[in-house]
Amino acid sequence: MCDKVNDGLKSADLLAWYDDHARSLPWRVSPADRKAGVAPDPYAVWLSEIMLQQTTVAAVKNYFIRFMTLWPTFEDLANAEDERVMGEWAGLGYYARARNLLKCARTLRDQGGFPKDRAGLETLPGIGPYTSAAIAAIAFDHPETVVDGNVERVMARVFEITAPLPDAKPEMKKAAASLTPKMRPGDYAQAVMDLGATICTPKSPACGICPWRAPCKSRLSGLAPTLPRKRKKAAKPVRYGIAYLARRDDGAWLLERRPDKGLLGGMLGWPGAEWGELAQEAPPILANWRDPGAEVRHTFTHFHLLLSLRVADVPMDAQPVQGSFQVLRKSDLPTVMRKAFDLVVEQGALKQAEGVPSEDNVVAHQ
DNA sequence: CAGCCGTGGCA
DNA sequence: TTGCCAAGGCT
Repeated sequence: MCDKVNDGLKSADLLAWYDDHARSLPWRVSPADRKAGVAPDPYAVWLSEIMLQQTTVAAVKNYFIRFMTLWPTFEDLANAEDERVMGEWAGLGYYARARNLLKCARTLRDQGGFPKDRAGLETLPGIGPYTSAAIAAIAFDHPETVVDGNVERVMARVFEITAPLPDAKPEMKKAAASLTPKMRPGDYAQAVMDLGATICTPKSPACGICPWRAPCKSRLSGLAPTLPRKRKKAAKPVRYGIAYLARRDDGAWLLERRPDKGLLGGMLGWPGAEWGELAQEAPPILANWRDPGAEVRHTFTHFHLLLSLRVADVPMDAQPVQGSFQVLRKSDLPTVMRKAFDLVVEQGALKQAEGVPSEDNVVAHQ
């Protein structure tokens, strides 16, 4: 048997479970198809893995399908315009991923395709230890050990690793490596993650139907739902800011392209001063600014934002100090900026004496 | 290397 | 309402 045995934990048991319970996902080759010789598309594997970084399957699905439709190959993506790709990524978050995605696609174009091993993959922008192992395993069926949040949780439980993260990372990685099989490593990598996502879930693990219930140490001890342990995170501070929404008489909006580095890097946004402990007035154009009253509440990774709004209708000859006028596609905006737009429309804070314009007049939907 | 970097769903 | 969490990487 090629199967590794480790305290009764057998990859074959997990693979057997995966054969019957694998989730059907747009980027996945089913275990049956894989056995029939169907090879995954490395481009689809790579794109999905980048999108799935710190992001749920539910959130990714439609973005993945949209990207594959617009840009079916990495060459197509490499030849796309930056603004177009950033706009399609809008709403998915962690925008550095989109910038690195483009950078990586253009490197692939210049190099003529994907490196065929993990080390080569990890040299590419946006591809780190997890993603390089995932692509090598899933796309090329290399016996690399994939370690993500799911795997850490499963390992912490089956081996009852009680040391807190991130201290326990090396131990969990070692545990994961001890289980990685030489047969079907691609299916195995996806099987552990499916187990973590559907059975060995963070809050109420369904231990009763787990293929590894018998050898799982923390199921016996009852500690499973409490693992893995994690160090406490710092409380999020509150930052304040003001967003300025100016609508020109021809329907164009005053927007700015944010710098590549930092928060919402490379994305479109409403002009204004940087957010901080105090909200700073910084009108981007001379106008009769009005306060619609409502505020945007939004939480980022490491702070809460309270965003006040200013709205103005401006004439065609107005000259902005910051940003430029352009036709707005709401779908190009990151979520916090969409919230500001939605509030302004809801408040009816714009001219149009007879009420709010219908969205179709101001927004070109995708 | 610890801080930075989005968003939505859920208890 | 609040905090936690999701197929992490970069600096």
